[in-house]
Amino acid sequence: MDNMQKVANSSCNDGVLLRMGLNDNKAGMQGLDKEKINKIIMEATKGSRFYENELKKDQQVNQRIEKMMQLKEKITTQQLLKAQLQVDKLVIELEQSRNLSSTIVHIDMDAFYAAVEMRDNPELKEKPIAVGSMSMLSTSNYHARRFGVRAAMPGFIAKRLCPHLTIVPLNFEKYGKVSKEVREILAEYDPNFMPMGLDEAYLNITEHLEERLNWPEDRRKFFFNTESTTGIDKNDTNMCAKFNKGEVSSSPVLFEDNTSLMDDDLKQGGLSVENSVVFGTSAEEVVKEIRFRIEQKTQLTASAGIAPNTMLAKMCSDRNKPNGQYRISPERQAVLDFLKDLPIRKVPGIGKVTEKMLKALGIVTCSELYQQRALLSLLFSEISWRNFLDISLGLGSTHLEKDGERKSMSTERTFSEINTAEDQYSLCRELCRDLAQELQKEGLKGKTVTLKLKNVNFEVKTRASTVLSSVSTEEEVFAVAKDLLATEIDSVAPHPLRIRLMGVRVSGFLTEEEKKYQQKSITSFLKSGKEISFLRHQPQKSNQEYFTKNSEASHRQSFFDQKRAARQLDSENLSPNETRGKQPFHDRKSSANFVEETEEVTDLQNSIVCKIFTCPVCFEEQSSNNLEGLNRHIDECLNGMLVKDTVEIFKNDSSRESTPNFLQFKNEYVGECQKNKTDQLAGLDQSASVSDSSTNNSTEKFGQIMSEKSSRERQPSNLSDIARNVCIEQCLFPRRTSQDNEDHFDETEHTEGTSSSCFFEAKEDRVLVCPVCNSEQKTTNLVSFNRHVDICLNKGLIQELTEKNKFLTKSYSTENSRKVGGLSKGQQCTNVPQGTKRCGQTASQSVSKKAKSTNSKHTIEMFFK
DNA sequence: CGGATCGAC
DNA sequence: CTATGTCGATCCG
Repeated sequence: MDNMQKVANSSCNDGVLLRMGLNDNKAGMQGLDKEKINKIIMEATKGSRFYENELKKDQQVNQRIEKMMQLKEKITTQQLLKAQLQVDKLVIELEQSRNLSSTIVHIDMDAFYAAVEMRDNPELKEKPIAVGSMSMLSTSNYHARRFGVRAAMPGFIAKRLCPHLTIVPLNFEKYGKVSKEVREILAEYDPNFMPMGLDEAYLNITEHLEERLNWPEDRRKFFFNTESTTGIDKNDTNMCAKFNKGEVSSSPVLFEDNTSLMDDDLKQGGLSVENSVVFGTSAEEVVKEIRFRIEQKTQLTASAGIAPNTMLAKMCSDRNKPNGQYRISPERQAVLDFLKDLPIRKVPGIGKVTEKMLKALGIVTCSELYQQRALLSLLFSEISWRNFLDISLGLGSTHLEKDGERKSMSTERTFSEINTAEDQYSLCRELCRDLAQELQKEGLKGKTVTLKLKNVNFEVKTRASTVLSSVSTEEEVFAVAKDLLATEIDSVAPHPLRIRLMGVRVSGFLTEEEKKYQQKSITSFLKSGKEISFLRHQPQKSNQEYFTKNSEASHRQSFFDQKRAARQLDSENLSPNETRGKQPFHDRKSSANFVEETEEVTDLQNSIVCKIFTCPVCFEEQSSNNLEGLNRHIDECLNGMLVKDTVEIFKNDSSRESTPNFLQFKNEYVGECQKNKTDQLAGLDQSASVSDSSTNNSTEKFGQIMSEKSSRERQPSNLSDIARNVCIEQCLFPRRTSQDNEDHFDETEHTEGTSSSCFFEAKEDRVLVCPVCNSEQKTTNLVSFNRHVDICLNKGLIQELTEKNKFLTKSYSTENSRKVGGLSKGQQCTNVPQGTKRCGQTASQSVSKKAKSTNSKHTIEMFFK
């Protein structure tokens, strides 16, 4: 809001409490002076758990400062000189890169929530009010501020400061509406303006200024809102003149000293003709115009800052609030003058703690920040001291980059003490439910779940867990969160966990980049697999029929669009590591367009009728003009040898990538089967697979896998599926090193797949061999077989899986890092496999946990591993 | 990566 | 009685 929370105790050395008071009391007639305010706050606070915790936090900051001071003592003049040289070298660079050509505006609505409430309820005008609740205030009007009532202050304390204070409950819907009205105006000056919350925004009006030069006057002319019921008297013929003198404001009386710039602004700027105002073409005039229009439209006032970059603009808007504006002219000296005596606390990004630390070094103003640049470079991290340097030079972003994708989503709740595990779990579930709902609204899935707890002593703890596949539903999130909660409950047992807040957060979403890849790969595999998936949805008809039907359907765009859309929804959980590793194979595939794909289908039909096929299992040519015959052969191949063989391969070749791939696939697959338990009974599975018999083309095969996977998402699965996938896995990942993965990206390597095709038919009863323990499992039921495999996996091979995972991920990381010049020795790659590096936990624990909770339908993603 | 902390609204 | 909720960034281990 408007810096109300910035109640720095700049004059106090150690005041935990004074921080909560204010230091700019204007000592109005009805107000309280600083001393009184602090005394009242102290009385209300002392001895509370909250206060004790504040003391503790303060101690911690003091310790940090002490540590820093010790570090400082050890610095030699030699080191300092060297640092000075280095930093100054950078200063020269920075100075050269200084860009004063942009005009950035920061708009800040004055006491926004309070102002809205006053506008809508005239009774509140003239009264001290605050918006919020007895436990927390969001903002207060300027009347209330004189009593020390501020944002981020609990209402009950505010009441003691100002017994007449009216506390209005929050009404975000209303604020949102008003905010939208304001934004409509702002968009006219910069369509790409950047809102920061409901009451603030940055604008880049550089372009607008240029265009505006050529604007005729009537385009810069605005009328007073004569319909306004408040503020402006529509019968006042002198209204315009008054406005220009700053005597009229349509906004409710917010402030006593509602003065300054608007007077001068409009006197000098707006040329009044009857009931209209004409604004000039300068930046200041533009901003006056914006503020005028905001006021006319919403009856609310705004403050504004104009400067060459966002940081300065923000500080400018603070300068003459409320209802004022300030501009730093685009000259280096003007910038430095502005900063000279500016307290660092006014700088966005410098908060309570940083202020205190810098103060310990004798730094209070920005110019002091500059003077101590060498010392700072030795005491703070590179990021920090460079930021300090930017600040002290008045450098900041000169353009408004729209904020990227969200990185996390969370929900938390404060309540009166809850100390029974039962209540805590149900609360946790409730939070997960709410969060899941929000996640699904935005179609997000994340891999990291964080539980936040605040105990009754206000101590905050967070516990996070990263799982291999993304989660988004209530059950998925809760599955992770409840374990975290259980650990915390156990950790204090036999005492109850006494908490006053619980929160759940999900993070680790796919990045924009990864999403794009994902989109492409999904689209591509859908294209390559669409025939098949179509077939699978009509299992009761003959294959020939399906082909015919399919080729017709190929031309019905909408059908596939629908399918594709549905599938993309189902497949949004591709994990980044996997996508990154395998994507390149897809890129090539995705280059095929729709028409080409359709032609392929036609070829396919022809070939089925009159060509000789090579069985993808035994690699022998099969002359059969009859699909069923071919399928029978292949099925026999699969059942006869392949299952067992591949099991052997996997078992003996456990150091290859194929092993974990397979294992992971198994895990996922088991979950899938369990999910589709009911569908299992369906019996026959009319599945199809296109196989390339002549080349070992990974791309083609990968596409096939994907289509298989895709199909499985909806269809009952059976042994053929497993066997086939085992087979294809083997083709996909044979003898492939990570080096290969990196180098297979170029387009030329790709050769189109042939049109061979084969169909598999499922059979019912059979003996299955567990690929893990290699023992025969007599079962007619795939689900129980899978359960066995799952248990085996969890028991025995977790470690192996983890190791392999590490290896694979590493190769992706190096692939990535190569583009940016590689990782330096100490640097950890950011793509460390999740679950392999848990604090205190063994890797096997975390993976096993994951494996067990894998009821996920995220089958696709496993193939990327 | 996981946890704590800072800072902003 | 009664001290928020949500998000991104950074630092440290």
